[in-house]
Amino acid sequence: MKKFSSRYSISVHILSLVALSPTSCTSDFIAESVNTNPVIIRRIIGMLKKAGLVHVRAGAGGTYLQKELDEITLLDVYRAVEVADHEHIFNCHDETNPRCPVGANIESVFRTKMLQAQSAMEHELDQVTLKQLVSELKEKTGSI
Amino acid sequence: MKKFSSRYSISVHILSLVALSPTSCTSDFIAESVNTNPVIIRRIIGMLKKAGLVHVRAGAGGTYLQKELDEITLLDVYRAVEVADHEHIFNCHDETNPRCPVGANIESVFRTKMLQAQSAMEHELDQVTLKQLVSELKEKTGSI
DNA sequence: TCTCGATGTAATCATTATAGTTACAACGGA
DNA sequence: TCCGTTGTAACTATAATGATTACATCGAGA
Repeated sequence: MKKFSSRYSISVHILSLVALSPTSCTSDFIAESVNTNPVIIRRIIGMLKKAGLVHVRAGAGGTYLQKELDEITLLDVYRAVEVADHEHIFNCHDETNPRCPVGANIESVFRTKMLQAQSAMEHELDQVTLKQLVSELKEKTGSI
Repeated sequence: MKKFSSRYSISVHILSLVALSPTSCTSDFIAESVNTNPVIIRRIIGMLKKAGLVHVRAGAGGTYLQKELDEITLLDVYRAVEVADHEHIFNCHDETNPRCPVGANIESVFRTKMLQAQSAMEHELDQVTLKQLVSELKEKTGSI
C-alpha cells in the first residue's frame, strides 16, 4: 500500500522544532534538521498556517505557534496535512453492477465498517497532545 | 492523501460473491459484478489464494472459500491485499539531522504514537467476520 | 486425445501523489 | 534602500494504481 506521506511526520517535526527552538525558525533552519529542501518545509508550513496551527512573519521570516502546545493534538496535525474531516481513507470501488445483489449493496456495508476502523485510529491521534510528545522528546535528549 | 487502494473493497466483494453465489465464480463472472477487467480480479484472487483464504480450480475455473465464513475477519483480508503484519502505514521521514535534538529523536517518538493508532484501527477490523458482513448484505437485499 | 474455456502472468499505458529542485516576485525589518 | 525570507509556479523523477492486450498452461468433458 501507499502509506501516508511523510508530510505528517515532517509536520510534527516542524512543530516540535518551533516549540523548542529558542532561535527564530526559518525554513532553511528547519530544512537542515529535517534534511530536505526548504521549499518542502515552506509548503507544509503553508498547510499548517491554513489550519491555524502556526503563523509566519512574512518578510522578516520565522514560524511561531498559534496555539498552546497542549491545545494541539496529533489529530489536528493529521487533519491539517493528511486527511480532512469526513474524508475516507479507505477507498471503495463504485459503479458496481446494480443488478447483482452483492454489487448493489457492498459499498454501503463496506463503508460503514471502514468508517468505524478509521474513527478508532483518529480517536487515538486525538489523545496525544504536542505537549506530551515534546515532553517525550525532551526526556530522550536529556533536555535541550 | 493517497487512500488505501480499492483492492481491499474489491476483495471483500469477491469473497462475498464466492460465499453467496450458488453458481461457479469465474473471474469473468466476478468482474461483471465488480464492473472491472477480469485480470484485475485474477490478480486479487491470486493474493487471496496466497493468504490461504480461497482456492481456485485451475483449468476448470472457479474460486472457492478455503475457510469458513466466520473464520475470516476483515483484518485477514486487509493483511492479504493491503498491509502485511508489522508493516507501518504511517511513513516517517528518516535521515534527519542527528546533531539536532529534535531530528535525532523524532522518529522513535513519532513511530510509537503511530503504531498505537494503527493498532487501534486494525483491532476494529479484526472484530468483523465475513459472516457478519455477508449477513448484513443479505438483510439489505432481502435474501438472495 | 482433442477441444475449449479458464487461469496465471507478463507487458504496456494512463493517471495520480509524492518529493525534490530551480527560479523569482513580493514582503518587511534593519 | 538593501537583503534575507516567504510564497508559489514550473518542472522533473519516481512509484502505486488501475485498465488492457496477449498468450502459455491447465484440465474437465466430448
